[in-house]
Amino acid sequence: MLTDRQLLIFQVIVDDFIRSAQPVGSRSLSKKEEIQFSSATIRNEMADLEELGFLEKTHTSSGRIPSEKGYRFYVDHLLSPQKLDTKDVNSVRSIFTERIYELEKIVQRSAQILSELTNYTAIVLGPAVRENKLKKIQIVPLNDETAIAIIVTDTGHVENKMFHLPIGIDSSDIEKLVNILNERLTGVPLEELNGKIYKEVALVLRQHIRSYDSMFSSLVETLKIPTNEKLFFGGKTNMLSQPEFHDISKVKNLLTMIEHEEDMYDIIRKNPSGINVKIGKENGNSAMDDCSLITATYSIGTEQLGTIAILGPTRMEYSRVISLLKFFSNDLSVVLTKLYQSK
Amino acid sequence: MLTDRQLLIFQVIVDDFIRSAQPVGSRSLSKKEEIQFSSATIRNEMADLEELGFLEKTHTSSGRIPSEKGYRFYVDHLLSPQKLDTKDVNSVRSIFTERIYELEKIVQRSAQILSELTNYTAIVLGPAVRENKLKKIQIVPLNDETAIAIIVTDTGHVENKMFHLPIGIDSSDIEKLVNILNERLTGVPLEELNGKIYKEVALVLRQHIRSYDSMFSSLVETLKIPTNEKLFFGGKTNMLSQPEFHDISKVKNLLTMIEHEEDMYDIIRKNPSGINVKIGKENGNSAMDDCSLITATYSIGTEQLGTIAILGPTRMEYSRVISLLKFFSNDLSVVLTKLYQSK
DNA sequence: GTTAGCACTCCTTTATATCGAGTGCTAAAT
DNA sequence: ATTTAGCACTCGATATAAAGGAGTGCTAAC
Repeated sequence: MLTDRQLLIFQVIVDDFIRSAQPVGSRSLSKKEEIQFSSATIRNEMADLEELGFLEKTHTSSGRIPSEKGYRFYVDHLLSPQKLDTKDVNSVRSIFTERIYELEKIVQRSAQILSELTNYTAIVLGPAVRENKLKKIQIVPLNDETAIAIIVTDTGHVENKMFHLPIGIDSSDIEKLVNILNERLTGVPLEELNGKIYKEVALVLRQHIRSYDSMFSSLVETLKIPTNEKLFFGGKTNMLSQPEFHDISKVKNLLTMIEHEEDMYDIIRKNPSGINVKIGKENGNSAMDDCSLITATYSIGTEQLGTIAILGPTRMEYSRVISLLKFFSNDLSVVLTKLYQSK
Repeated sequence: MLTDRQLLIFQVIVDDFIRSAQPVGSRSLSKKEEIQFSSATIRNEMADLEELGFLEKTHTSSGRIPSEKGYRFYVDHLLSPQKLDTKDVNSVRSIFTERIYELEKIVQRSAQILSELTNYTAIVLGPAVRENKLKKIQIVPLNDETAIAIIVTDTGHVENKMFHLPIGIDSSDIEKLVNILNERLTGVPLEELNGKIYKEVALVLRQHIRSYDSMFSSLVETLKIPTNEKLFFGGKTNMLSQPEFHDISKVKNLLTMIEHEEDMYDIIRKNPSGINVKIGKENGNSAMDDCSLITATYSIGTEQLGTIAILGPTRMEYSRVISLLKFFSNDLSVVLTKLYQSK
C-alpha cells in the first residue's frame, strides 16, 4: 500500500534519524543523492506518511521522526540483513577462543562484549539451570548444627545451600543419605527433584535413616533451591550517553528498573525463541517507553537454554544489533554445545 | 585556635548546607535562634573562616559552603555521636532476625538495607574468603575430559571451578587424590593452600597417583581460585537523586566507576579497621571528587572479615551515617560470630 | 504529478533588563 | 575594641524581547 517512493523516503528518514538523533527535514532529505525529488514533493509524501502513522513531528514546524508504528514497520519490512563487520566478527570470536570453561563466566563475558560492541546495555539470561540434570549431591557438615548441601549438574553448574542439622544426627547417617540420594536422583532434571524426592526417595530414606523426619524436612527445604536463571549485565551505564536520556529523571527510572532484577527477569524471560524485537511501549513498562529491547535465544544441543538481550533507545541500530545477536547467539550455542554436550 | 563563636557558626553552616544543599548566607544564619549576633558580625567571621580554608564561595557574592578541609575538620572535631533513631535500629535488627544462613545473602541484604536507610549507595565487601579454613575438597567428574573441583570452607563458603582431566585418568585415582588432599589440607587457610600443596602434598601425591604430573598441574591451576572478596551493592542509583549530580557527565563517571569492580575493590579494601571517612579528593579518584566514602569493618570473632561502605555526596549526613555504620557493623559482627564461630 | 515560492511556526540563540540574596567595607554605636 | 547599621556592588537567576533559521503547509505555476 505504500508506494516505492514513500518506502524510500521513509527508510532514509529512519536511517538518518537513527544516526543523528535529529528530526529529519525535507530540505536535508532532498540533498541526499539517493533522493531525486524536490523538497516540496518530499513534504507532500511526509505529510502522507504522517497521516498513516509512520512519522511524527516534535512540534508544528519541525522535521519528522519515526513513530513507534514506524519503527515497527521498519523492523518488520525494511530491514535488509546486514553483513557484519569483520571487526565485529573478530570481537565475538575472541571470546570463544579464550579458554573459559565455566558457563557463568562465558555468559558474563558475553554480556560485556556485546555492550562494548553496541554501546547499548546487554543483558544475558543465564543458562536455565532447572533443565540441567543432577550429576551429584554432596553434603558437607560444618559443625554439629549446620551442614552445606552441594548440587552439581551435568553442565558443571554448582548450587549450594546451608541447612540446619537435626540434633544428634550421625555422620554415618549423612553418608547413607547422600548415597541414597545420588543413587536415586542422578540424571534427574533439577526442576523435577522435589517431586522425585517425595515420590521415590522418601520411602527408602525412611527405612534407612534414623532421625529421618527432622532431617528430611530440613533437606527438602534446602533442595528448593531457587533455580531461577541469573541475569548478567554489560554496559549498564551506556544509556547515559544517549541523547534521549539527557533527562535525569528518565535515566533514574530506567536504571532503577534495570537494577530491579525480578522485573528484568520477567521481561527477558517471556520472549519466545529466535530473534525478537520489542519497541517502546510494547515493552509494557513505562520506564522503557523510550527503549527497544532485542532478544535472541541460545541453546545447548537441542535444549533452549537462555536469552541474550540488547536494550537501547527506540532510535536503535536495529539492523546491526539484530545481525550481531543472530551471529552471537549462534556462535554461543555452538561453543556451549561443544563444551557440555560431550556426554 | 578557632573561637567558640567561629566554631558555632561553622557548625551551623555545615549542618545547614548538608540539609539544604544551598550556600548559606549571613542573613539566614542570623535568623537561627542559636545564633544571636548580627549578620554583619557573621559576615566578618565567615570571611575569617574562609581565609582559614574552612569555607568557600561558589561565586563572589554567594553564601558560603564548606570546603573539603572544612568537612574534614567537621568530621574530626565537631561530630557529636548521634543517637540512632529507633526506626533505624529496628530496620537494622530486622535483617538479623530473618533466618538467613548463607553469609553471602546476609551481606547482600545488608547492602540493600543500608542503602534504603541512608538513600546513599551502600557497598559491602564480602567476607575475606582467603582467611577461611578449608573444610573439604571434592572433585566431581562431569565426563571424560572435565571435572569440577569444589572447595568448602569452615564458614560454609563454597568455591568451585572446572578443570580439564588428563586423558586416561581413572576414577579411583581421583578418589585417592581427593582423600589425600582432604587428609593433608583440612584446616588450612585458603590463602596458604597453594604453598602447602607444593611443600607437603606434592610428594605424597607423586607416590600414589598414576599420571600424576598432568593431573597435578591441572589441579593446582584450579586451586588458584581468585579468592578476592566479592562486592555487594545497594542503591546504586541513589546518587541520581542528589542535586550535586544533576550533571549527566558527572553521574556517568561515577556510575561507570562503581561498575568497575576492580577499582572499587581497591578503594574499599585499603581502609583500616574501624570507622573511616574519606572526603572528596581524599579518595584519590576524580570520579569521586564530589563524594565521600565512609567505611566500617566487621568481623567474625577476632578475625577482621570485611568492610561496609557508604558512598554519598561530600555533603553527606556524616553524623547519622557514622552512627549507623558503627551500630550496623557491630551487630553484623555479633550475628556472624554467633553463626559461624560455633566451632 | 511536480516544484518554486511564500507566509507562517516555533525552537534556539543572543541580548538586555530586573530582581534579590549575598558580600565587603566604612563609619557609627556599644 | 567589638559589634552593628548602612550602603554600594556583584552575580546568579529569571523574564522579555528580538533576530535567525530550519522547517512546514499551501497555492499557483510548470
